[in-house]
Amino acid sequence: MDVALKAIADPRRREILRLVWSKELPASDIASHFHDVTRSAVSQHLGVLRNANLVCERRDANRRLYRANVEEMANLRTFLDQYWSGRLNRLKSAAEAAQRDKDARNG
Amino acid sequence: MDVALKAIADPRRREILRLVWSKELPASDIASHFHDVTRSAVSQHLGVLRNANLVCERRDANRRLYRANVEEMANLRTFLDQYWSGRLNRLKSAAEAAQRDKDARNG
DNA sequence: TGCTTACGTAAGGCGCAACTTAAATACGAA
DNA sequence: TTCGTATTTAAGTTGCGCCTTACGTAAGCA
Repeated sequence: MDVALKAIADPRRREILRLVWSKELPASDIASHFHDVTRSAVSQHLGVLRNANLVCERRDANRRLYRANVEEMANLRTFLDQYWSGRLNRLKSAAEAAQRDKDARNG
Repeated sequence: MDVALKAIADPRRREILRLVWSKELPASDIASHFHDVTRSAVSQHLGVLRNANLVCERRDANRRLYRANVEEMANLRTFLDQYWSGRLNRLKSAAEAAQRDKDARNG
């Protein structure tokens, strides 16, 4: 999950995700959308997104077609929703507060 | 918004946010929660979070009390929800597709 | 005034992440 | 096979982020 968060922390990668959100695109089309960076750089960004499971890759002859993995994006959203304010978090906070109190008494 | 995303991309800062989510804490308490890093490092993380408007700071004599800015966190969540699948995005995508088609015809 | 506590800030080290160019790989076509 | 296209991968540079140590600042107290 950390990998996914670091992936979307980069504006270039967010733009790529937006490009392939609703339609499949070959790497060349994605790359040609950025005029200030080489194809190689875009390819490496795609590698990061692929590694974070945020995009799917499909081969078509010469080309590689990319598409956003909407399901994984949804997982990321629910994680963000629940990390801070979910039930698990409240339990964990209480446990850690107790641990800190204990440490403070014994330290 | 980019600042906020980069801020929560770091696991240490996410942990800090979780610590001050439901209760106000002085910087020293936050720092003492991390045993593998100095107070200075934690202070710098707090600076990043403050700069991203993800935490509020309140002074009490000697100390500085921190608390998560839940409202800004909610803004971040809605941004994440709408960035990829919102109406603005659909319009922007259509415009860019048209531009690419135009470029393809003229190039 | 001095001392202590609780912080932030400055300066520098170090690793990683993003980029470039150049080379390698994969595929289709001649 | 040879060539051209599409793309990744390798190698190297550079800048930025996280860290530490050292110093500065603000507040309370003797």
